Amino acid sequence: MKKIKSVKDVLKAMQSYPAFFRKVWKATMQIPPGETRSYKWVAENIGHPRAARAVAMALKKNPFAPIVPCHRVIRSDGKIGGYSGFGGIKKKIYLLEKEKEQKT
DNA sequence: CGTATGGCTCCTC
DNA sequence: CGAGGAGCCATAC
Repeated sequence: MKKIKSVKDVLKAMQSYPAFFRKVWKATMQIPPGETRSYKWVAENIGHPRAARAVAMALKKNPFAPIVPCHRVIRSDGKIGGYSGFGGIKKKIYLLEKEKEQKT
């Protein structure tokens, strides 16, 4: 297992992943603070408006948690979707909600 | 190459 | 408006 120390490590790790993944992560990183985007949003941004599920795959494999705010990416329903983690995502969502209210 | 999996989205009832 | 079923896409084995 490799521990991510900085964005540079992320970029290096990206080299071991398909181009599609990198596009997904890049699009996800483009999401501004306090804002949320749907998988479809990312899918369209990378040029695959129908690959929302594939996008989810990339985010799931995403070893760059704080670099690629997968928690900032939600479903069209406005919900997280499922997240396979223990619940740490909830904390992230909480902070996200706070940011949203702050920037009002 | 074919099958299985997944943090989805859309359409129809 | 709410619930359910089918479809689409890419990765990993």
